[in-house]
Amino acid sequence: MDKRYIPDKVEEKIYSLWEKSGFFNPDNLPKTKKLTKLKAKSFCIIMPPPNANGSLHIGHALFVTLEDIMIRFARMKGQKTLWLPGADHAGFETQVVFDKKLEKEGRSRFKMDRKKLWQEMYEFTQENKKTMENQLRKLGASCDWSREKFTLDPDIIKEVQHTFIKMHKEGLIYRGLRTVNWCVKHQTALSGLEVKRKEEKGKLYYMKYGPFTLATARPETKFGDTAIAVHPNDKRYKKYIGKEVEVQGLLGKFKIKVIADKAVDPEFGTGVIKVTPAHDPLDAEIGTRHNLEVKQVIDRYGKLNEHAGRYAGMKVMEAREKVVEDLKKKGLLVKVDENYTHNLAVCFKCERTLEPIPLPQWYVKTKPLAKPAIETIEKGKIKIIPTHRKKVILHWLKNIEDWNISRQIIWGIRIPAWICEKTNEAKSYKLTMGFHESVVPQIFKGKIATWRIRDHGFKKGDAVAFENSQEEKIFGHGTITKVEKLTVGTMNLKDKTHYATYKTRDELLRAFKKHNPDKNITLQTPVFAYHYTFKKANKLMKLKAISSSCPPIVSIEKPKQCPSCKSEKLSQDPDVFDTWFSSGQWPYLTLGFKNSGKHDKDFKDFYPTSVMETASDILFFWVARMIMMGIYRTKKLPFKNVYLHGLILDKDKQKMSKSKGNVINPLGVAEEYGTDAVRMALIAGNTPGRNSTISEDKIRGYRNFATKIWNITRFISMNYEEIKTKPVITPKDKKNLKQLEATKKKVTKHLEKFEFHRAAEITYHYIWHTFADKIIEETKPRLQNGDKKDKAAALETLITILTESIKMLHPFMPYATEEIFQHLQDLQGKKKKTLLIVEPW
RNA sequence: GGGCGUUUAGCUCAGUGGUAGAGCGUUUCGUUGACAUCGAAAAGGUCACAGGUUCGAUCCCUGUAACGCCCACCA
Repeated sequence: MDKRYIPDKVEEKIYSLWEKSGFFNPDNLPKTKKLTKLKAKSFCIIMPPPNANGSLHIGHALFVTLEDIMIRFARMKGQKTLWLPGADHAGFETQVVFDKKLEKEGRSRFKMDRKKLWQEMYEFTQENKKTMENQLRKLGASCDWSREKFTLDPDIIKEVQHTFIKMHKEGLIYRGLRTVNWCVKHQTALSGLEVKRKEEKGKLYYMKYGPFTLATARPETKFGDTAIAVHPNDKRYKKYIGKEVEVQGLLGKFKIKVIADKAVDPEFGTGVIKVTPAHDPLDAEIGTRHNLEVKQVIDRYGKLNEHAGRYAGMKVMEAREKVVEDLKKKGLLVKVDENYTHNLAVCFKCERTLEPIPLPQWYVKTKPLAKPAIETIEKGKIKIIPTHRKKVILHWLKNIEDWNISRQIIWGIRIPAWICEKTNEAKSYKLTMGFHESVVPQIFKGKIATWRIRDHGFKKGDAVAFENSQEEKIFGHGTITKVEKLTVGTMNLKDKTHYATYKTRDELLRAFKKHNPDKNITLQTPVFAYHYTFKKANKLMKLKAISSSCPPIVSIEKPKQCPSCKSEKLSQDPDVFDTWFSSGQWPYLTLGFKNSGKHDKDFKDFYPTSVMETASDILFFWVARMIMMGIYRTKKLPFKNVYLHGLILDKDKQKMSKSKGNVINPLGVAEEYGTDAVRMALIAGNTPGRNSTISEDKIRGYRNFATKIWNITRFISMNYEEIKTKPVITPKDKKNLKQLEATKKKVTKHLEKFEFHRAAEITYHYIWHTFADKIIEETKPRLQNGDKKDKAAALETLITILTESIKMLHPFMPYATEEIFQHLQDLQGKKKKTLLIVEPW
């Protein structure tokens, strides 16, 4: 034996020994008699799948260690034990990582072909996944690789989509046009959980607004105001409630309604707010309550649109400055509060200000899903460790809001919904051209141009909808092919495009006058001739109906036609699911739950799973959703226990981050000090759910411990000889063995109660300060001077204690203990086994 | 604005209704025939503060303070 324990020589060899044994796979585990006595016959942990967009960090090392301890403990006890590994495609997170990569290469996803981008990202994640798997192996993870899952495996995708369809059928999914949290950089909407708050010093502008003065932080959104709101009990403004007031704005005078809403705080500002339902979450709510018009003035690139008049095209901040400047010029700006701090909603990834804009998105109605989850947690059917988190999760569930699951990225599971293209066409007709009903038949007959006194602003190539002005129905659509500017006097009456209507110029003049009574029409009046192509609509549609569009069709397969308008032109919704919509279903999907009802055997054997061990910061993102969706789909809880671990901080209690340069790479330190040492350093002194610190000093300390048990073994080996005589066990031996039993009991108790730090510390302390420092020291004289029988007794006691000690320690320090166990078996000439399934425990 | 957590040795943190614990660090001594990545020992704490319950409180209760975290629509 070497003088020291050298992890490098051992780890790879041992891991492959375990893998070859096949015992990571529960199907290969021996059926023990003990099993029948156990309360729970099986034990299962679904690994929180690491994101396949990088390599493992110290947090991963912590969860691997915690879960591996539980798994090894259960397996040694004789339970049918499964630890199912996986990887997460991590939708938006990976998209952000990949966007950065593209940026470095001078590329952008917005200029790439969807399929090609997807393929590249797929390869990127597969590469990362491979690296991560090897890293998990290095950390000693005794998981069943044969059952490994990826969130983009075809069967997973299918089942995720089935869940969406089922929820849709049952009214739990709806498509809503709402003000969403939009990230201008990433060009996607985010859910409420992905919104970060950042305190910012801004300005609060007080401006004249009709008879009021009101305060706003966003004057540039004023073009989207569709009401003024005050508190219903505010005496100052009571007389205005329900009335329309005239306001002098930057783009002229306009009239606006005053409403009363309790959301308005009379104490803040002047107690009056302008309501911009399109661009503020609170205003959107008020808008819904009062059925206000939603007027979008900011587009998805963060620029003002045509509703902003001369400010159109400006970016938000630019427009704000300009608007304030103009308000000042017009004397509409009362004052500016420069010391105004507020919590700005920013993108949790890029920290840029989020732009609330109205967009149609898919939502999950969460209240009906949360209800049974709340009941279950309240009844204590799920044990949450640490317990105080129970309150936190309950509070969140009780105040849950509907969940936007649409993401405008390509990396993820495509939403199985189809959009009627005809709808799209109609929608893209921002332009409509009205025709008197008497003219409509001529168009059907082939009339290919129209004369207009008014400049409609159409340009060549514009798509237009053709509307019957009297019926207000769209009867067709087409494209502008030519625009001519003429005058009434220069119009060619013989032009066949117009022949059927007017025979003389007088008749023409009269007709123009009739249709435009307020205008003074002469022969010199300009006339616009719009030439177009025409296609008849399949069905007459109200313009309103068109703009509200055919409802999307929810289906995995592409439907033959749109059930609303029978159009066969359908395209798939380009959006993908929020990653958590799929990972929220992870426990039952990985175990082979099937929509068809023909679940895999694993589902019967291992669901509900035993423990969900994960980071406490994804309690809402993941744990709460797994509980809701698990109950919804399987009618059972996805797991019986939730164990939440905290963050790993550096020795100065700082969060580890690449920019601070204080990151401890778990694989790096494992390389240097051995995996076992890193594992112990992560576990000892780490109470459930609390942040803990790690330093190289600490790891070094446990490396020393590995050396210690190694040298205990070496000492015993050096003194070993085959025991031939019947040993005479002394009372001291008996006492020592009793103490060992007591220690084992304590350790077991702590492991069962998820108190891993206690179990680890007790084991550590027993081995070093009781076994090595006391028992071995006391035994030394007996080994050297004692008679044969006494020596045999001493030796046997030592071997027993060592064997039991390494069993106890195995879940924590699997490599060194296994290596020692193998060595001990060699020494005693025993048949080789592995500690993985050694009994009893 | 709500909620939660923490406060124990120089540092990092355990822990318990009955005289305070570990690791690291410090000091002294020992050991080179298991291990110097070692052993033996020592110093070091009004258990944040103020009340209360109790025979007894670091622990249970109430309040205060500091620090940290989470949630929340104050324009």
